[in-house]
This record gives sequence, C-alpha cells and structure tokens, in this order.
Amino acid sequence: MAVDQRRSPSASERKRDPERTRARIIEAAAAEFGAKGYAAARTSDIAARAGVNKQLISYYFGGKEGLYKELATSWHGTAAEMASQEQPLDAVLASFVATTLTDHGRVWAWSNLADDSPSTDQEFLRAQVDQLRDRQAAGELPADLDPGLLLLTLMAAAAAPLTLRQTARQITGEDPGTREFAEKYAAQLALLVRHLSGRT
Amino acid sequence: MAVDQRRSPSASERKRDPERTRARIIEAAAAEFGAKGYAAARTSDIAARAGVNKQLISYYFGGKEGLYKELATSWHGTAAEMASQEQPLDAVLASFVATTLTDHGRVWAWSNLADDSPSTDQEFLRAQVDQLRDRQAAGELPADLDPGLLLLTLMAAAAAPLTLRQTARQITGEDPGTREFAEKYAAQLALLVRHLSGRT
DNA sequence: GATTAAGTCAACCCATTGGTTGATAACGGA
DNA sequence: TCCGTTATCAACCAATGGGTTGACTTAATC
Repeated sequence: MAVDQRRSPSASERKRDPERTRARIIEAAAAEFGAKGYAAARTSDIAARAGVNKQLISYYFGGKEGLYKELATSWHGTAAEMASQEQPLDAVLASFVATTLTDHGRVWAWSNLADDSPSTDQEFLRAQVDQLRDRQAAGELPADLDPGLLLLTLMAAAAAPLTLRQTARQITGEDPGTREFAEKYAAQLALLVRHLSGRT
Repeated sequence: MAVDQRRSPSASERKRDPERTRARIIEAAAAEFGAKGYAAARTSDIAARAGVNKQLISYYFGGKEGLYKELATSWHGTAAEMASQEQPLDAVLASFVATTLTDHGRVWAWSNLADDSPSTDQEFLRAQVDQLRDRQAAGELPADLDPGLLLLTLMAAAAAPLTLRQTARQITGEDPGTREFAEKYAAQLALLVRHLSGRT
C-alpha cells in the first residue's frame, strides 16, 4: 500500500466514502428486500452484504424502515423516464418484463402485496394509460376496453414471471428468473398483443 | 347455563371441540398469512383471531411453520375440482378472479413470491394447460401461442387485483379488493379474450 | 365413580433482531 | 500540525416472538 492517498481522493481506494457506503447499503437492501420481502429481510444481512457495519443503516437511513422507504422512492425517477419514450407496444412490454428480473422489480412486487407504501410512481402510470388510449385511438388496440384496466392487465401479464414465480416454474419446468425465460416470455406477449390488435 | 350438555355433544354449545378449534385456527391463519405474509404474521395474532390460546398452534400443528404447510396443502383438493369442470373460458377466468379475493388466494400470492413452498397443485395446472390446448385446437384461441405460457399469462392477468393490488388502486382509484371491482375486471377480461379469439 | 386420555390455558423461556452507545479512526480546514 | 467534524465499528441493550412447561379441566372408558 505505498500509494499516495492524499491526492485525488475520489478514487476507489479510499478508507471512507459516504457516497459509496450509502450506495452499497441501498444496493444490498434492494437485494435482500427483493429476495425475502420487508418482514423477512434482516438488517444484519443487508449490512453483511454491503460489507459494512449494521449501525450505518441507522446512521444513514434512520433504521430499517427508513431504508425501505428510501428504496421505494429512489426509483421513481427511473420509471418516469421509461414512460416518456414512445415505443411500439412490444418493446414497452419487453422492457417491463425485463425490469421484473431486477431487485427493484422484486421489491415492487412485494410492496404491491402489502398495503403499506405507495409503490409505483403516479406519473408513470398516468403516462402509460394515456399511451394505451392513444394506441386504441390509432386502432392498434380494441377500443372497447377500459384503458386503465387494460394497463393493469398488461402489467400483471408482464410481471407474471415475478409475481407468479412458483406457478411459472411449475408450469414450464424452467426457472422464470433467467434472461432466456424473460425473452421467451416477452416474445409470447408480443405475439399475444398482435392477436389482440386484430392483425392475425 | 341451564342447558343439558351431556346429550348430543356435537352441537355448537360445547366447551371443548378439537375439530372446531382446529378449523378456527386454520381459518384465522389463512386470514393472517393472507394479510401480512408468512414472515410478518404473528402466531399470537392468529391465536387471538381464533379466540384460542396460542399454545394450541403447537399442539395441533407443531408450530407456525407446520400450520402454514397445513394451510398450503389444505386447498389442493379444492383446486382440483375446479379444474375438472368444462366451462367457457370467460367463466374459468371469472372464477379465478373471484378466488383471488379469498384468504386462500392471498396466501397463494405471497407464497408465489417467496421461494419456500410448493404453492399450486400440479394436477390443477396440468389440467388447465390441457384445456387451453383444446381451446386452441377448437380455434377458440390462437394456435401459435405456447399453451403453458398462455396459461401463465391468463392466471397472472386474472390475479392482477391481488398481485398488483397497490398499482390497481393507483390506476383506477378504487379498492381492488371488492366484489364489484372483481366483477368489472372479470368482464374486461372476458372482453379481452373474445378479442383474442378473433371474433371482434 | 374412578381412572385415563385429550384439550386448553397462563406463565415462563430464550434466541433473534432492530436499535443504541461509546470509542476510534479518517478526513478537512485553520 | 492540530482540532473539530464525519464516518465507521464492536459491543451492548431492550423488546419481540415463537415455543415450551406444567397445571388444570373436560370428556370418555372401565
């Protein structure tokens, strides 16, 4: 360790780095909460995974619950971006399927079952509903469906490998958590919405 | 309490009734596990809800986990029946939507997220896949879809008010746990599969 | 009626878990 | 270089929660 440490302290070789520590804790929390859900997740496990003393969870986030809330709100920004870009419906569904494989997605699924926190970003949902309405107006989707409920159906369908994880495994015999499965499933969904749009 | 208790002991006015006690505990467990999930559910709450001493959970089921497993397997019989009857697809979906409002359904959803227990009955799933394949052969559903994945999609879609509970609430502004919502949603799904089948 | 078995409960036990404390080390500015 | 602040940690703490113990009560059997 003969490296001069006084200069350029932002490099990765630092003894103390609050930013990095915070980030590591959040990342570890996403993994743990995502894997086991809030109640079953252990703060000591989160700290261990982050490679950090568990007291730092209190120090930075005010405890387990604070950390969870931070996590829940932290990706609202990300979702908002995703909403803005106009893509073919296939692509939207595919990207949604993809996010269900992330830790974020898993936490989202857990939080959807519990009735504690506001899970999804309102902006995102509104934008998506509007987009569906547009597609209906353009004849891309049947006009007699309620766009809100349709969005709900499509999101649930896309999230199936996550929310119905065990069932998916039992039906297909494969692990629904892999990228291959997600791609195959997304392809199937694309096929399905094509049928929906009338063009067989 | 001047009622003669010695005669006809199977009536509801008994001091001790193991059957009833067992049933009450199971019922209470379904409610608690369904509401909060396994990890967050408290055995004392289950006992309290059942109006019974919490030790009886150990006595009858060997503890929290035993109770949970009992619960998980207890409705496999019920599901099997549901599978056998040949109904129009609308009806199948509707009954599936309906079961997502029950405590059973909620527990099922939780157990699907966690990777602990075998959640759904294998028989049931196989039967449903076969049924879908038949419908494809009959031209009722597009033949180019994989029947297994299609079942997954349909189940996920039907379970949306449960698995995407918070999101559903945010999208529609209503409580997705009510019977009215379930009916409205089932109607929407019926409409959707009709579009799928080609007959616009 | 006596004896045994089954059912139920109040009280206690102890491992787990989230959180706190106080000490210590690193960093940055005077 | 010294000092105050910030970051980090090991050890400790209180509460929670699932489980057990032992006593007591009801029901069935002889």
